Amino acid sequence: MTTTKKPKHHHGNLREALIEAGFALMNEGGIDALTLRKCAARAGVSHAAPAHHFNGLISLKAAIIARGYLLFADEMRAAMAQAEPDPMAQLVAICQGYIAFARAHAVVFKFMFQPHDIDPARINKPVMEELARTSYSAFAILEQVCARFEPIPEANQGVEALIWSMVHGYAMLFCAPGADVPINPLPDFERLLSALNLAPRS
Amino acid sequence: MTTTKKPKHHHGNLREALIEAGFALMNEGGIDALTLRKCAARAGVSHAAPAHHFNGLISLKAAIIARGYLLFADEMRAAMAQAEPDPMAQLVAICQGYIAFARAHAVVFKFMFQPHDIDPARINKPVMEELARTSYSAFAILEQVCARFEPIPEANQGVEALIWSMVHGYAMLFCAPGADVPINPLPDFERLLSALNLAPRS
DNA sequence: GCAGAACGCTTGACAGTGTCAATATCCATA
DNA sequence: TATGGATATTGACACTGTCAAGCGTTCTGC
Repeated sequence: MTTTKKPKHHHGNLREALIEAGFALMNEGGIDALTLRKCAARAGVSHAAPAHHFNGLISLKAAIIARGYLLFADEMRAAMAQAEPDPMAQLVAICQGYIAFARAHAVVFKFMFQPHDIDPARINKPVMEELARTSYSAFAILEQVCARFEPIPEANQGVEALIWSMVHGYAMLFCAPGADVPINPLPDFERLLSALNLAPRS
Repeated sequence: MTTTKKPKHHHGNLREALIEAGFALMNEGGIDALTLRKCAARAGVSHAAPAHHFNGLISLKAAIIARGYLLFADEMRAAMAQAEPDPMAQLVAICQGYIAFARAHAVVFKFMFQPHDIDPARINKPVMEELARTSYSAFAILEQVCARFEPIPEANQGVEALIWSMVHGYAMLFCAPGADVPINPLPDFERLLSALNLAPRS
């Protein structure tokens, strides 16, 4: 925070501060804890200040989701960088990154895949574009690794859909804190993956 | 509605009417459209009436989720009843039921698997019990069918986790209206299932 | 038949929410 | 230095969940 000099007008980087505050609020207190007024208070501005950066709460939510996709992609890339370069190791790595993100930011993670009443027409264009860009960027990581495997014969080039469904379902169902999973013991995701008999492309 | 005789006090079945109203409101206008006051209005009672049936909004939400699990199980059972009795056909059937429910009640479906700040201590005990009962009942259907397959060698008895992850992820990612899926064409779930090479138990 | 308790619902109030309009302040540029 | 645009504040409004108090209905025991 650079509010050392002037404690009055002009926060300096309010937009960023609001996203960060909203992200934190959500992960701390659940979805309903995200409030424009609380974000504003946490950033040290008045309750109506956010309106100059996001046209409505829904717009701030969209920006938070975009931020989520950014961290999401980071997590997957970081896991890839530490893994062996062969296709299977890379695939396992991004799935572990996927799951790690779900565990670390469970509330935001689930919120990202909610049916938000996000009407593109009612949201700041920059926010909407950032959302489209970051979400696709995250998906592209998955897509890239899946392309290194032979397509599934029965469903041509269905590897992405298969892997994505599996890892997403696993993360959603079993990696949210407080989810009392009725399956015990829960197998590691890597073991489930091995049931697929995926073949690296020649 | 049985309000033909007495248009005044005593709704008769307000609890049920509130759940139904909430369910409808949610599916029509998204999650934020669910409001205690709107539910009350739709049921034709005053704004504070719901408090006598649910101790707080969160309790009504829990009841709606429980109702969701009920319909969810119904959908799966209905699909099973129409399918051949062999394990694979039954498995395909429940997955189709799973996906059909997700399509029909997308908002409620996703809400069911959200991290709700449902503190069991703050919710009516009957509601909490109904929630536990209905959710397990839905899972049991899946469990039963999965038990008819040979366990996955690498992850002992991981069939449930595998199937559940896959179908849940598929439903979440690809079956919500308005989800612009980056995978095109999207393979049928049945085809993805065939990539698993599951073996019916001998 | 009929008091009185138990239940179901209403009314009224309160703090908290998102959003808008009007105003004040800062900053850059001319 | 003056002008204007971006940024933030104040105040107001309707709407929300929740609570307390009270009223109307229905049921129970006698």
